[in-house]
Amino acid sequence: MSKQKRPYHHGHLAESLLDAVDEIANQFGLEAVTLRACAKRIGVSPASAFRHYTDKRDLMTAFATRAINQLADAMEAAKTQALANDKNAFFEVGMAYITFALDAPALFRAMWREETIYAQDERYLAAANRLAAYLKGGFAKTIDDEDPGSFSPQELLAWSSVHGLASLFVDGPVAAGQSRDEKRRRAREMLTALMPALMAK
Amino acid sequence: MSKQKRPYHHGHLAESLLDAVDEIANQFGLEAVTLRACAKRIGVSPASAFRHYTDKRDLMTAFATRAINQLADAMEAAKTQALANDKNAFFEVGMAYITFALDAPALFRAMWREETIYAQDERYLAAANRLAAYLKGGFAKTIDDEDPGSFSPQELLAWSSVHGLASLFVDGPVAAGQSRDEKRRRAREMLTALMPALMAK
DNA sequence: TGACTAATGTTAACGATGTTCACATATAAT
DNA sequence: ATTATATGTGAACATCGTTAACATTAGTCA
Repeated sequence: MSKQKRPYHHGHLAESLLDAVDEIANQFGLEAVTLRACAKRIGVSPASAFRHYTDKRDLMTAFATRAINQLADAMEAAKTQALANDKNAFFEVGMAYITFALDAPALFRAMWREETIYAQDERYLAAANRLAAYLKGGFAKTIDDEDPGSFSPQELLAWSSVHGLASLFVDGPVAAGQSRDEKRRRAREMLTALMPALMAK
Repeated sequence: MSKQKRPYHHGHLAESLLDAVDEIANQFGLEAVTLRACAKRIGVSPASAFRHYTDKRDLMTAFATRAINQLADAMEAAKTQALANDKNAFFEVGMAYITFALDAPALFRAMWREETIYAQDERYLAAANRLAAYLKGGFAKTIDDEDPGSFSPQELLAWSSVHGLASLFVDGPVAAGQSRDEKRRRAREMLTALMPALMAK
């Protein structure tokens, strides 16, 4: 029988806590994420979290950072595949963004909860910048980018529409009762409608 | 001196609680909104809220509903004024949307927090529909709307970009350090960049 | 190896929060 | 006037984030 006596020290608590946040958020929603629930899931005492994170907010910041990097990974993969298959890179990157939000709404919410994270955290900002870079890189072939440091109006438009639709799907009343595929279809339509604005001189 | 003995019954508790949420959210952020803090501000016991709202979530739903209606009012005013001055109605309605988010970020957040409100509430949905209608009405002169019941790809694009930029301003890393006027300038630029997509057949 | 130090985890407690229940008081209806 | 209903109160509960004192292990260096 499993007499499995756990060692006093967990070993990877910091990362395991992030996994616990991920699982609880995905299963029961962001509001259900509680330090005590995370600790219990790992089989560790509630107070142990404070050896690795100063705050719950600090933990949520690390979680948001990880989520943004996961989204950025998905976008990077979409871009690579699009370029390999000679498809519109921005289109595919945008779809990856929206699809991520549809498949992991709690993670998507956690990324942008300014009041519950330390939004000026270095690693968080770095992740956000990386995401922004992929977004811009996604349509580097579609619109000409003469200002790589900041966002042109067209780039801001591109990010805003993609982010806005994802937000409206996740937290808004848009396409509320409809299936994932139906929502993705609407997203493709919206992106198609956006193209003329990105092509314009 | 003010011996002001308060009557046992408050009289307008339900609405006063909404005002308290508004004030606390505006001053200290959405996360600071607490039933006890609201009750204290009104000078009433914490338990009294439950005579008017079944839940904190129910209160926040009513608050979100009121906030959406306030935003819709601002949009309606913008549209009316735009039509009177022969300006682009959609442009002005979109700016009203974004400006509202900039001036009352906590209210804007409260509107779209699906996990902390009852998003299927009748009055909430009615307010959201009203807002959507003004958004569509805003550019009724810009794009031709052959399907008034649901959103066309262009209408969805319009809402998404406006909502997305507002969200990125409020909860995202976009234009973080910049002034309100600067942000509104960027918003105007983005809306201008969007126009070709709305004009397209 | 063995002893000291730092890192990591635990237990027990604290104040604050949402919520409930029995009770108090005012308003409305008969 | 009496009664029923609506509205507000006070005390309590479980749960939450957080802290402080203590326990256990890992790392460092004689």
